[in-house]
Amino acid sequence: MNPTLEEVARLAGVSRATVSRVINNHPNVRAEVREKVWQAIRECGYRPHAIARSLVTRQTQIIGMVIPQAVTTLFTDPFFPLLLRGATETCNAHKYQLMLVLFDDPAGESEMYERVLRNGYLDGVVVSSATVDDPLMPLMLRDQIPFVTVGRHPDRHVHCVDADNMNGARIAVEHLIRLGHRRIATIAGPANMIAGQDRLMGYRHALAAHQIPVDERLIVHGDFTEDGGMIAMQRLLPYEPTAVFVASDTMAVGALKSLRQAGRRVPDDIAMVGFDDIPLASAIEPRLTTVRQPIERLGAMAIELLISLLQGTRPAAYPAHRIVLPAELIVRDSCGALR
Amino acid sequence: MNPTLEEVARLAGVSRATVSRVINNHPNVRAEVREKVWQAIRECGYRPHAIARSLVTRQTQIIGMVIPQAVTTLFTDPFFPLLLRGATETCNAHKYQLMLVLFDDPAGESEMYERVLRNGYLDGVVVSSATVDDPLMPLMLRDQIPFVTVGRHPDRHVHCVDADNMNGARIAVEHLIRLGHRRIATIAGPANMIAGQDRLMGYRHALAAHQIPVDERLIVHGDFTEDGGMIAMQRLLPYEPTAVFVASDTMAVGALKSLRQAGRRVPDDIAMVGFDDIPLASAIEPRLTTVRQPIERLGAMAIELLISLLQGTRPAAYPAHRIVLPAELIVRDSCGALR
DNA sequence: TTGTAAGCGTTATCAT
DNA sequence: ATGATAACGCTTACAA
Repeated sequence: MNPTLEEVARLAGVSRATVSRVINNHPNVRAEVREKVWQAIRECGYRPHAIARSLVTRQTQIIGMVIPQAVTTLFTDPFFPLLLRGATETCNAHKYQLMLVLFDDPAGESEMYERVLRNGYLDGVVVSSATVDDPLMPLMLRDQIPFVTVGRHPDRHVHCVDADNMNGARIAVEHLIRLGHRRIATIAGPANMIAGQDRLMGYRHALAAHQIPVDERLIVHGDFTEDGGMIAMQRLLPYEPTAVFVASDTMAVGALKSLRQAGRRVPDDIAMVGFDDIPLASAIEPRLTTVRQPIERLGAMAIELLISLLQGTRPAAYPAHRIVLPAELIVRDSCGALR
Repeated sequence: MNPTLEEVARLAGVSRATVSRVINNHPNVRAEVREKVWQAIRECGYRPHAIARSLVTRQTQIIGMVIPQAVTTLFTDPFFPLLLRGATETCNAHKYQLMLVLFDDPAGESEMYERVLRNGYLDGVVVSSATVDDPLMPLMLRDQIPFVTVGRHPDRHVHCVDADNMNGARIAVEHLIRLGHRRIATIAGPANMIAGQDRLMGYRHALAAHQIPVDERLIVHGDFTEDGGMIAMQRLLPYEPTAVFVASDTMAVGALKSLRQAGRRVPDDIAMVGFDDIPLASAIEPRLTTVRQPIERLGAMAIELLISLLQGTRPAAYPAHRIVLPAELIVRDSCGALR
């Protein structure tokens, strides 16, 4: 059995309350007594019991990292690990802990919600990669669970941090325009994911800004997987684009395969720009020009925002806080700019 | 304020104890009363407060996933996310939660240990990718924190699950031998990582089994990074191996670059086999023959073992439990077998 | 089968 | 500045 406050108190010849004050750095303790107590603490190897403490303070210093669709795709690209790294580093800095909440099974989501998110163990929650229609957000709003989403959310009550997907996409497409392309296709993301919508909007904005009419046949939706990219590219080929903006590198890899099968060379016959800058992007042939989002910083900012909300540092504003971090174009071989 | 047992009791017209019994499925409650209580629970939306419960049961249903050196390398290859997926899935199945404990800073390790691992929040711990000399293990043994390591550990008190690194490496090297190679070099892992040691041992065993004398100049240590692989390969080239077994795919990618610079073709001039089967392995040119370890199952098994230890399902054996999962050779282009 | 009451290890509100 | 003492919400003997 671990020693308790009571035992430290006995050892130091003071009351439990005094020991508690020493532990929590309350000012009203005589220096002499304080030292005596610390001595006793060291002597018996006392450690405060976080559970007992939490029961009375109603705080656990634990933040949940919720990832609703813990699907395969998430685990092959580096989004997830990088986000986690940014998040944990920030947690460490603030002496918070991170609890991982992955929903493998959408059916079990409500059970999980009740059991994990509403059980008092979490001070707050960061939700990542949720779809627009994810049922989690309304529930958390209803139950007043403090949370921040990674990836913006349409509900104006929802605090969020996000990469500037729209401008990232716009920059990518404008890069292609600047290289002389006019028939620019896009393989967009799923329509129910905001990131997909935003990148598509960036594509449209870029064309509009340069008075290039949008040919809807040049817009095909993929599902952010490699296979999805392959299929989408095949559907695009008949319309003979000279360039294509692919809304994720993983899909771009698939698209590249389709093009190779069709005997089209990249970037000579068709130029390509991806999105995400996964490690593969710089390893494949041709090296992929792409848009990099500051994933690690997104994780860090989400935690930072949540903690400031929890501690009341930041007012719980309405409309909610929305932090947008810039995305950056990484020029490599697939766009043809380096020739 | 969330409703408590007391309120449910009042609503149902029974005592707090009876409500508790209903919640915990104790048999000795009249069916009629049980129904009445459930009704009250639904009515007021009661949820048990996990913290309060933990304070008395001394169990939190939380498992810590500790990764001591959360270095960059860990976040680029898929080991970490796959391990996490296996672990969380198993946790979900057993209604446990996973808390992520990443040590970015080795100096803060002891503070972290005291604050996080010894504060009562964790029922047990899974430690992954620790080095042989990691100070964590002795501490946890001393404090009797139940734990399982991913990757075997020399201390016979330590429960662990591991891929069969030695046999995986042996199979890889024997594959090269079978293809006719005799001058087989190896780029080994760091000497303080057991996985590195084991893979090197597998290399030696394979040569020994085929009466091929070991040329120590053909053994070079890398640090599991791409740059490390590049440098190691450069040092190996003067000794003119006809094949090389690289103890990690990431290093293999680096080695491949060195070979390309030196004008050697793979597999024609020199055959190569890697280890890990990262996604890049099948995407680069030439596609890498490699050894795949069942990472996701390792994560799952670690949790499974830990939980069985926690629940006393499995006796806390001495020597400790050691689970070894087989590794598998994935034959692609870099070894030359498919020509 | 059900209720009463004593904790679990803290923090926090009072007195002193 | 320090010490009793009452919560916090739950489980669990022990009694009835």
